[in-house]
Amino acid sequence: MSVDEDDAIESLERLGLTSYEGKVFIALHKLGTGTARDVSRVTDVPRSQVYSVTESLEDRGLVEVQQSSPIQYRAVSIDEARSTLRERFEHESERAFDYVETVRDEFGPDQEEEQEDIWMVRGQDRIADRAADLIRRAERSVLFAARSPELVGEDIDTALRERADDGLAVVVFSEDPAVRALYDDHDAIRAIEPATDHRVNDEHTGRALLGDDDILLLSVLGNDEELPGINRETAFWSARTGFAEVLVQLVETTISPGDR
Amino acid sequence: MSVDEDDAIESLERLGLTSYEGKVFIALHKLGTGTARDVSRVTDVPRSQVYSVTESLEDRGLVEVQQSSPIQYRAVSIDEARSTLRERFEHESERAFDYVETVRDEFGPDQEEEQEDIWMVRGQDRIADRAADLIRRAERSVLFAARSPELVGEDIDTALRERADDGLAVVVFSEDPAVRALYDDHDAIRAIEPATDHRVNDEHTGRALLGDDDILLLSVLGNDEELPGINRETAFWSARTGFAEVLVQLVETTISPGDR
DNA sequence: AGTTTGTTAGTAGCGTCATAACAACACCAC
DNA sequence: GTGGTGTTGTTATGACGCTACTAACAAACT
Repeated sequence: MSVDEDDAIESLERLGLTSYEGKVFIALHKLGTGTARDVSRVTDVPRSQVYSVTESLEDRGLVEVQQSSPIQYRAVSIDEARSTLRERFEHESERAFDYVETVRDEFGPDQEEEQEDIWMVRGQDRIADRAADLIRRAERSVLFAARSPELVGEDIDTALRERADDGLAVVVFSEDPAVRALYDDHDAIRAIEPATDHRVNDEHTGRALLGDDDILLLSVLGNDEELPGINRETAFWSARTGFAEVLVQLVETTISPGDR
Repeated sequence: MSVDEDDAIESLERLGLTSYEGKVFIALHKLGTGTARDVSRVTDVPRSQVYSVTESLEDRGLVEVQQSSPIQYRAVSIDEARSTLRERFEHESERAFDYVETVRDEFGPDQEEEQEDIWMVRGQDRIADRAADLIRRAERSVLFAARSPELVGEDIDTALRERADDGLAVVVFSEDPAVRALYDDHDAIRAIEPATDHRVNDEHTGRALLGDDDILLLSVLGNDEELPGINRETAFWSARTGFAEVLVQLVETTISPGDR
């Protein structure tokens, strides 16, 4: 069994199947149709277990059965399987989150109520999501700094362009000409190189976001040497708080966006 | 804990969370932000377990942490949570099904190769999906019979209309005027009432589908009396096989679509 | 007669649930 | 500043349920 097959089985497990169910499903796609014995021959699933495993897959609409002697099984098409699992996923999502919305509305604090808090976020994708969200919440101005184009990403890029189109003052700040070049085509986004005497000599700095005068996110990159190729990024953020106001002022004096 | 909350927790479990994780996630939406103690007070999750449970939720991007004393937690927004879980779902789907496509192409039988087989399908939705798929595979004619509008459904309805628009001969056959009325607005779909002497006096008959002269699906409804309100439907189908040819001829002589 | 099929039973291992213990810390009254 | 009390965060442990895996066997098939 190849590494790819192990990965596929692991993914099917995360989609709600057991290991045996995943193996049987894949085997039936290899076979087209097959008996329990056929399936156990191309997997390490014991023949005696194939019967109940395929019944379970049939219950979930992933396998069809021919009551012949011996019983023949076939997996539904890949598109049908994707669709079936997606429908189940959407159904469970709706059931769960509709309820969560209900309790949030009933018990949760007011939407406008923002606490004097600083929050941690970990992981590059989540930080990008949070940054894009904060960019969208800004009302007057956005300043975004990143040390490389990878740290801009599509979500942030889209959010910056939308806010610029909405009339906000948007500035992108980077030492890297490739980052600045991303915005050559956009009249309303200023892409600025920091003055040399204002650079923070810290290779772990990731991204910085300032919105209005009281929205802020700052991230740092993990130590690449511990896990080469894995740059665990951690950020903190705060919005509409006294902390954010103070920190925005502090950061602004440090990175000083191109007033020269 | 209400039945709704139990359902929501069960759904979150099906989305990959443990029971404790679901309870904590919901609790944090009730609270807005909270400590381990706050969470254990509004759930039955023991306080000592909240720390590792929230760490696990944070790893999955569903909770954010404020390293204060005591530690404060907040759940990400409902939209973020939906999105995060959906992205994970799509990622796992892609990883699994890309591999399945690979092995199907490499090992699976030729697409054109159809075996002399009859297959079982259970459940109303799956039968509807299969019927719609078979309708789409027909090339010259489609005949569809159902005893009530509920047994037509949106997927089948759409498929019938598309095939009629594609130029196939499409006939809908039903004793129920409400079913026939569905197609009053469509010039190319003939909706016909069976002759009285040709009716099958069988209250368990569900749906019948004939495509060309070698595609067939027949379903029966379960016994409503055993589980009131639950009409477990079972169908068999066959396509491009000798079985299908024979069965199509047999059914056609039985239901005889209005040649008189 | 030998092999295969389908069903059932049983055990081991693992992950989750739930309880318990405890050192360290925070808070408060004096 | 100190002592008492409560809280916090961590760690350990056992019970339980589910899945993986093996084994046995009657019936059916070849």
